[in-house]
Amino acid sequence: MSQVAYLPVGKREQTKVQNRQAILDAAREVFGELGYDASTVRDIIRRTGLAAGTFYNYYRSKEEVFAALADDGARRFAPILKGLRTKGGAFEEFVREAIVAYFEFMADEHVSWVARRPAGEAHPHIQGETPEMAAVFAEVKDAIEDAIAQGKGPAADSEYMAAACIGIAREVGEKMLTRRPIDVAAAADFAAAMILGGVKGLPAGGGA
Amino acid sequence: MSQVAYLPVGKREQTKVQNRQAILDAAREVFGELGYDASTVRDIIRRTGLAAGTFYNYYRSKEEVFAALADDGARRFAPILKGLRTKGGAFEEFVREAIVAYFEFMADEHVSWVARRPAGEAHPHIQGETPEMAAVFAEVKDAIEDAIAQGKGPAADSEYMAAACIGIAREVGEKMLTRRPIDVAAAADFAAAMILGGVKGLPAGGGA
Amino acid sequence: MSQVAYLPVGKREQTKVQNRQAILDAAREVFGELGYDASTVRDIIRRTGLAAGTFYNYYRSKEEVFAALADDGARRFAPILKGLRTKGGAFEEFVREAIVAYFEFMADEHVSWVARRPAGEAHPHIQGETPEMAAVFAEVKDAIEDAIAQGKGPAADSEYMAAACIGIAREVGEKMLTRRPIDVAAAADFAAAMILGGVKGLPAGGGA
Amino acid sequence: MSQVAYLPVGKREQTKVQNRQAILDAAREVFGELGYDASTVRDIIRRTGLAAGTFYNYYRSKEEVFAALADDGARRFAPILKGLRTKGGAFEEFVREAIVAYFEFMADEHVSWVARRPAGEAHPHIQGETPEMAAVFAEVKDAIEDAIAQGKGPAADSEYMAAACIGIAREVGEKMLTRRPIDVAAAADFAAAMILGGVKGLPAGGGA
DNA sequence: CATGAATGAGAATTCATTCAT
DNA sequence: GATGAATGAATTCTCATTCAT
Repeated sequence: MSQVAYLPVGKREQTKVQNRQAILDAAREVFGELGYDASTVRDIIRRTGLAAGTFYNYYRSKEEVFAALADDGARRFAPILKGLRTKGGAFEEFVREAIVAYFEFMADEHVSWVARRPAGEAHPHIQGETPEMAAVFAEVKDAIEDAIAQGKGPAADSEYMAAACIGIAREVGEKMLTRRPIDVAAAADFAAAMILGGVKGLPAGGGA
Repeated sequence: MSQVAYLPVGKREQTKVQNRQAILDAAREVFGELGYDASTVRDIIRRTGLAAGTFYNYYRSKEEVFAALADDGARRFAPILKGLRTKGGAFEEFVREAIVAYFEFMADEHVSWVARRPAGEAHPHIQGETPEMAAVFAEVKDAIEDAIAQGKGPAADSEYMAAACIGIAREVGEKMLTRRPIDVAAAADFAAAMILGGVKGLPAGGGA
Repeated sequence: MSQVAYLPVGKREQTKVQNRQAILDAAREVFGELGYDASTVRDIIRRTGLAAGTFYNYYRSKEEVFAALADDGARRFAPILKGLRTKGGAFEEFVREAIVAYFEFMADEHVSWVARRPAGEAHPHIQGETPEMAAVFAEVKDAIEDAIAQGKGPAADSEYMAAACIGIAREVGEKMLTRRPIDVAAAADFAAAMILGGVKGLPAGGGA
Repeated sequence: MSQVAYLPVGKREQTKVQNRQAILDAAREVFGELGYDASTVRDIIRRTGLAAGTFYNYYRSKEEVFAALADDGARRFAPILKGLRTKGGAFEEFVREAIVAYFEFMADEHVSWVARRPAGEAHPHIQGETPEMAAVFAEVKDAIEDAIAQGKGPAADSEYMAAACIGIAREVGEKMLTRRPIDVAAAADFAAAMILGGVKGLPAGGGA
């Protein structure tokens, strides 16, 4: 009741932050196990230990939680990518580093996500993509499309080029996560080589 | 009473075939608009105009309808791909033709699927992939993985290679469908060039 | 088409009789396995091999089939009991013979009913009482009540006496069926002794 | 705010208890009128006036409600019977008192059950046995079987003897309930006399 | 009459969301 | 702001029954 008003860090605010975080954590787990569509708000709440109604003090729906999770990923990833964008190097470099950044993020996410799960869970049918990954993916996609559109890359159908890069990154990245140990460098090398080789092999001209 | 016995063509059989088809069509639409997960059996039934129970005279679940749809795609596509596999040409040729076949199938499917939809529908959040495409995609994936594993392709990490090919085909294919007119040849040219160039740029050795 | 009109024994009529019987047989089995309440018309039809609609050409409902089955039992049993009733012997004799008759009927029914079932059935949770038994039971009940009411038995509360006899017959009969070999004579001896002893022990007078 | 902590008596707890009871009451009625098998969860809910989903906050199924009802009966009856069992008197006494206890319970149950029902109901096809009675019946059955098996009763086929006692108790008990006024003592006298007389009349020896 | 697909009422159950406490 | 029971619409699925063939 008596509290300096610098920052809201009273017990109330602490619990608020904790609850918000608890919901996010639970949602991440549930989405990971059941997939977004099959997950229900109840699933998330249940794992939280909170009361059903409390959920709605923080988020209005499953969608909103998803967005928050995605935001979180994007927020963490954005600076990294921004550095890359502004560095203004050659296309080769940019692609390689963007992919490394993306793969590293995937690996981190994946590891922490797998690690966080409780041991003796029933049927944790781990699903592929987290909201965070999806968001980061979108960022990378934008970056590549930008780069190509700005002519940093070769003159070909830039939309298709971006699509191809995206496709390679997505599929190789997913495959990478299935291997033990997860070798980000090797996967990134592969993906970058594939992209750069592929781009070189394109006929000049064209473009959307 | 006098009737050639080619096929059962009584009125009963006719409506049966029609109903089965109506369900498949409705399902295709609903899956397309809502996505598989969000679709319900009710949605499908509603669109057919049939009674609720009738659905279950034909399919036991949403899953079964999906499978039927996918089967349909696979059945139509399989012979094409088989021809390619048995022709035994060079890797370049195989890749290009497989992609052409896949893109052509996508275009066909997509056109008929978009065309069939009624004009003034509410909320047609058209989703990307149809069950048919998914099935065909799986076929192509197998084919490419086979080809690479059999050494028809260059000696690199064949799993990653397949993943990369798949990624390119998927993303470029999707992009292709968004353009008017849909230009299969151009998209296939692009994807094939990208793949073949990319493969050439790979460091020899490696492999899963 | 050309047929002497003596008795309807054309093919049509034969099938009619056969179908009717098939339905009864199927119903007996289904009631036996699932119990009357849990049984559905569909279950009966399915076992019959007939078409769904055909059922309704013979019976209007599950209830009606049950009644038919019960009728069947009663019809077979009635003459036996009638003989007993008209023989006009002492109460002791009547009780004993009625019980023997009832137990024999139970044993017969039970045996044929158990025997008729196909070998490798899934989950045949055989239930206790068949419609036939129920009907026969009702007959015996009437007979005993009659006998007591007519003063053939001792002067006590005849309703309670009948109830007690019925109770003994029912429970001991059921128990009898669970033993191997089924020993009708022993069970009937027991039940009769119990009833007659019990009746003798009753205070005279009373009566509903 | 100032409140003794005996029991949770907030308004929430109160309605919870009320609802739980309302469901049990409704179920008792419905089971009574329709019989257990024919009763549906919907029937029960409808009669409570609660929302459909609310039922599932309390019980997971019709079976669970039945069990709760039966438990209730057994819980109330168990101490009575226990006293009898441990008293260790003669067989005669035991039988008589067990039957009295059982009949009293039946009468109580029946009265309260009939009394509770609203006046102008549609189709109240009152069925015979309540879950409570069924449970109590099972208890008595165990007790009698025990007593006989322990040789407290005469040396005859104890299984058949138990069966016969059970039969008498069940049928006479049911009959008792149909009379006005319900005369427990008379019915119990009758049943006990019948049993004890019957037992005396049995040939010694035998036994399952 | 036999057939068997169509019908649609109704049963069980789940779930997002509200709201009194 | 937390709680958690109540709500009732929505979903899946079954079944008795009808009726065109």
